[in-house]
Amino acid sequence: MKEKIQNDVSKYRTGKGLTQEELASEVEVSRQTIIALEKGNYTPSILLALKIAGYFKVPVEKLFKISYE
Amino acid sequence: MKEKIQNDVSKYRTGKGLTQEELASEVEVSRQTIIALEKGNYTPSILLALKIAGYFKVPVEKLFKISYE
DNA sequence: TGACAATGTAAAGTTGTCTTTACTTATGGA
DNA sequence: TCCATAAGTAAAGACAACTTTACATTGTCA
Repeated sequence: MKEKIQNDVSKYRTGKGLTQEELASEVEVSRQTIIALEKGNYTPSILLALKIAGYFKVPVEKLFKISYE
Repeated sequence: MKEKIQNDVSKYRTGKGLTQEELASEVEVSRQTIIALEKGNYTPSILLALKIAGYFKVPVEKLFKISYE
């Protein structure tokens, strides 16, 4: 019953042919943040989530999901 | 060009006739978190945003918006 | 082979999310 | 008037988001 956030950022990023560094600079965070994010190592802020979803033009809910494990 | 998060949680909460405490317990955070959130004092995590949006059955984008100021 | 681009790992530091506790204030009903 | 409920303020602390720097790994191409 511990919730975590699962995301498909990596899928959308590679689908657009972007590097992690390019995406990082597009949404104004460090490359480390993108790496850790794609690895599912942490729960981003809604600000970052909205920026990334906005960049890929998909609803936040499509990129980020609550996973119960 | 500094981004902040603006939200309509208070509007949706009162629209449903809920108290801050009830909403807090629904989404499993403290009452303080709801108070601070409604006052726009901070940027919540995507986990909390998804929980609140899910509870009100609205898209995250409708509840939380990036505001430039 | 050597160099470069992309990704990953590690670690330490800063900031800020969220908690807990406790006190204050306003409103309304018995 | 008194009590209960709802909302607000304050402050200290835990821990997690995000930064910066630096080095390692892999694949590709001249």
